[in-house]
Amino acid sequence: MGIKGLTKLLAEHAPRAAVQRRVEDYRGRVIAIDASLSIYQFLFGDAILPLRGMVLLHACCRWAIDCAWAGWFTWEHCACHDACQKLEHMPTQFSSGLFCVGGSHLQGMLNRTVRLLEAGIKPVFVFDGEPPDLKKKELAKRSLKRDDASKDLHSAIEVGDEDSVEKFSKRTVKITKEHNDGCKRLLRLMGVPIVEAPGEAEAQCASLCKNHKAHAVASEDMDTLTFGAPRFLRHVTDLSFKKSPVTEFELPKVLEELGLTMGQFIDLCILSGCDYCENIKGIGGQRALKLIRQHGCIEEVVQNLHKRYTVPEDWPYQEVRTLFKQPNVCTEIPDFQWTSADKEAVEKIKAASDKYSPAGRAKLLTPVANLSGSTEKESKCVLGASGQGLRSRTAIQVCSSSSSGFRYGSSSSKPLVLGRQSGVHVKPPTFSFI
DNA sequence: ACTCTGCCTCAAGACGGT
DNA sequence: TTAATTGAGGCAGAGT
DNA sequence: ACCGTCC
Repeated sequence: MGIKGLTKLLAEHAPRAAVQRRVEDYRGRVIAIDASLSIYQFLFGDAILPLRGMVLLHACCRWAIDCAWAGWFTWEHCACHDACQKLEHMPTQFSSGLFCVGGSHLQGMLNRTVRLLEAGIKPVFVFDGEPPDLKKKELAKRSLKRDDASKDLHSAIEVGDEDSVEKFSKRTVKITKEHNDGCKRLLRLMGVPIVEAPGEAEAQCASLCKNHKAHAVASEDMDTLTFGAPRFLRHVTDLSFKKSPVTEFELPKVLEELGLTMGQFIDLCILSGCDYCENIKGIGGQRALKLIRQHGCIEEVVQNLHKRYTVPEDWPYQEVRTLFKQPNVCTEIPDFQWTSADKEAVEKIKAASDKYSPAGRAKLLTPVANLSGSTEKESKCVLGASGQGLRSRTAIQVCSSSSSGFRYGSSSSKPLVLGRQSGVHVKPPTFSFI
């Protein structure tokens, strides 16, 4: 849940800390992105849907076939696989008039990454490691909630209530190892560096930014700031012109406007309510800010707390504080490299697409490397064999590191600079349905 | 009256048409 | 040894 | 701004 109500609190009490910017302002910048969060977002495209005409059914099948063909996806990896098993005719059409859609995490990741690269941004995707113990309690609770939704889903399927099926199936979505591995493989093929965080991806992103490995962190999750990311971007995903521009938060400005030190800001976040521990009933963002401003730290706040409020028993706020101040992150990060997309993979994808759409796909996955500031480098992408994802849970692994797999040689294609060059508007290529 | 918290529900892509 | 979201907006009800 | 399609 990030930090409860922090968006609102900042909007009210630190309005000048947020600046609206255009996407072009980040041309050539390294931006760290929480991959798990992105995948989650995309996965909501996976669902069990009422059959609404053969066209859509066709499209979904084709997408899945393409992915399967590239070795990235099987029906077992569909987000709603559990529910699908209750239905008879996997994978396409079901007797009840429902069908299952899968693979949107790959579609989404490809699409978004390409658009980031087109905008001249150098993305680094950061994957979650093991969550801290303090968070596990909270996660268990959420798991229960999802079980409830799962029950509702099954009963909706039996009854045949199609609208409910669609609704509930979206609520039972969860990320699996296969989703993560598929995305990692895709990113490697695209020549985009990835980082496996030892702990929370948000914390690792913040660390990259602090250590000048990244210019900013792009996320929707406000606790990126609590982890100390100096520069934090929201709405980076909405790259189209019409939608809301990028909102940039600078941590020093936030602190200045709130009139707090970083330590006090962390205490404010803990009091407001975070993922790692309970908060004091009756205290939300507004009161928390007043109290911290008045007393300076949680210890003093608790000392002078009105009788009406009760502090939770065994309240581990000090541990949480440490978690935010010294999170489990890796600081030994090699320099990132953005390389050309894997030539052979691009050919495969093209070929798969051409089967269905001979024209108009030629530009697909134009080599994406060599944005400003980076020199031409050999492609070191590794296409791992199925099931041979990154092993280590604690070590950071970046881009070219890998276990065994098919290693492709250097890409001979000249890297292209993408995006609008010299003011000429280039129509972006079509990337949907690879 | 006004403010604030707490609990609920929902939606979550992208693009091109009107 | 497997999975682990989130924020926003509406509304009720308690507190000031 | 909403709605339908993923050609």
